[in-house]
Amino acid sequence: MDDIWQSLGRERAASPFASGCASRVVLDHVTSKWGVLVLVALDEEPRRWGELRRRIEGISEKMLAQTLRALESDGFVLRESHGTVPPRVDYSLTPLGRELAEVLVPLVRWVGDNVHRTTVPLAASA
Amino acid sequence: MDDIWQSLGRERAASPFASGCASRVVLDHVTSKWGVLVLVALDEEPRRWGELRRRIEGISEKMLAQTLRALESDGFVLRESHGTVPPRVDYSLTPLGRELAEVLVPLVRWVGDNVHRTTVPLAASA
DNA sequence: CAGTATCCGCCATGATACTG
DNA sequence: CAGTATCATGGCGGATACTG
Repeated sequence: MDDIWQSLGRERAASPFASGCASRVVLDHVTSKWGVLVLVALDEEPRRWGELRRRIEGISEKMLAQTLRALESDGFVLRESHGTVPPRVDYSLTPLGRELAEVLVPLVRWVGDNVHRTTVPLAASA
Repeated sequence: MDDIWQSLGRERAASPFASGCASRVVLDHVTSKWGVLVLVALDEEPRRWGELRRRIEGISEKMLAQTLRALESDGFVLRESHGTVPPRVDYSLTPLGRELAEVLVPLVRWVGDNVHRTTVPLAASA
């Protein structure tokens, strides 16, 4: 086998190429349409629900809630609800989430910096 | 505004937080369920159609074709068809694709290495 | 303010069959 | 071998209304 995910003494590493692997689930959450943006937005700074909604243009309430719950369940996002009225809820990255952001942000940044070099039709309009 | 994608002299950078931005399109291709795996598989080494299909467990022919066409159209993947019979087609990363892989592979690798630290139910079975 | 509940369309995805 | 064509489905995702 030539699976670099198994070789080189990385026995603990899970291979996303295997169909049943849990890393695919996490990868799907992390790289989901909105997951990426939520993680990056929270890496910029902790934010409240409404702030997130405004920061991430076009996200619906449903998808924001759904994405936040998935990322919280994975252990990447921390949800802090102050029991006040009116309600106030703060979202931030956990230490694990911050580690993830260290490798995710460079990707998002690279794409942002290099769209104009791709041959996506829309990219020309930059 | 506190948009790090606009500040710090990065005027050419596109912000994926803006709903109409082309970087979202590219980001969606790159972070799509199968897009990630295809790019990483091709970063390991150039591969033929059938090799890709076998490397990426669970991908259907339709999705492989569709994903490859999207990534080729973006300029990340090079398709080389030798006009032989039976047909032989090689896929590889373009220079741009290789640059992308430099930031994408660390992400995939991190997830693979750290699934066991997440709280995904399935992850415990590792 | 910070969500949940509900309805619904549509398209992404997958299975199958077929072809040069 | 390397695809394309076709069809069926389910769930992703959006819009709207409602609540503590």
